[in-house]
Amino acid sequence: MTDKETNTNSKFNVEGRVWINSENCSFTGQGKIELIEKIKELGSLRKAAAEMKMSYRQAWQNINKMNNLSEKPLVILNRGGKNGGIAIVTEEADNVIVAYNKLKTAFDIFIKQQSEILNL
Amino acid sequence: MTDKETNTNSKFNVEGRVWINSENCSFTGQGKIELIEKIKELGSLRKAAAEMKMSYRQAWQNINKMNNLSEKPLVILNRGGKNGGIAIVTEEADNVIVAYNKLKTAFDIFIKQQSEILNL
DNA sequence: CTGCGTTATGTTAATTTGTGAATAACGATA
DNA sequence: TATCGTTATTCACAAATTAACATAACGCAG
Repeated sequence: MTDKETNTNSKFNVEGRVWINSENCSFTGQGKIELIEKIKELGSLRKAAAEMKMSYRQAWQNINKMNNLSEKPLVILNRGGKNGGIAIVTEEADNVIVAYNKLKTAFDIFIKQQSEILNL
Repeated sequence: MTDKETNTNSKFNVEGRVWINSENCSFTGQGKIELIEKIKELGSLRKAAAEMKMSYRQAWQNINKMNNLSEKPLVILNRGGKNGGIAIVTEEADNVIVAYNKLKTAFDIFIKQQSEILNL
């Protein structure tokens, strides 16, 4: 491991983003995955949005978009009822979360490697 | 190579972007690299911007930003003179282009691989 | 049937971002 | 000195994205 091969003290570093597309339309990204995870944790779209400091409207649009792009819905939103309503995360969403997290893990490693070999 | 391992006919695919940062400030990305390459080809910032259908203002700002973030300027802009002015791409810029293109090549491969193993 | 908290949706305001026009500065050349 | 095409910079406007607010719809509980 020589200075010729690595570059950990450079002022430059590599960054990037990854996401999953469905027919040229953004399906998931970091934010949407986190949103679903929060919904699963809290059982409420409104509470999840609040905790992420995201507007309820935007959160709803994100979920709605994903539900429409996927054959099976990822989050089932029911209004009215016992506590005013409930948001249920489906098994399909779990699959998406697993797939995205695998991608994200591999990507983080990729970025780290590329940042180290960056020759600037 | 079975259907369990690959996923080339899925309606989903992986996409992403990478760039090089300098102290939390975007240094280069695809667009800026292309801009520098065009300048090198045409010897003119204005012509390069026009060819990329980018406003001259934006192009100038991009180059100016990169020049300031780098110790040595990437593009030297001289006004006046024989043909009204000239834009010179430095050796430093060549190094940046090489570094970025290496990164981009590796990233394209990464994305292709991840798209193939995507399990959705 | 009333109250409650959530989902659903529209409207408007605010902020950011990009565009285009206009013009000054510049320096070799003729 | 006048010309030329480029770089440099400002200003006003447009477009697009985002934020904020308001309010209707819903269905269970009491």
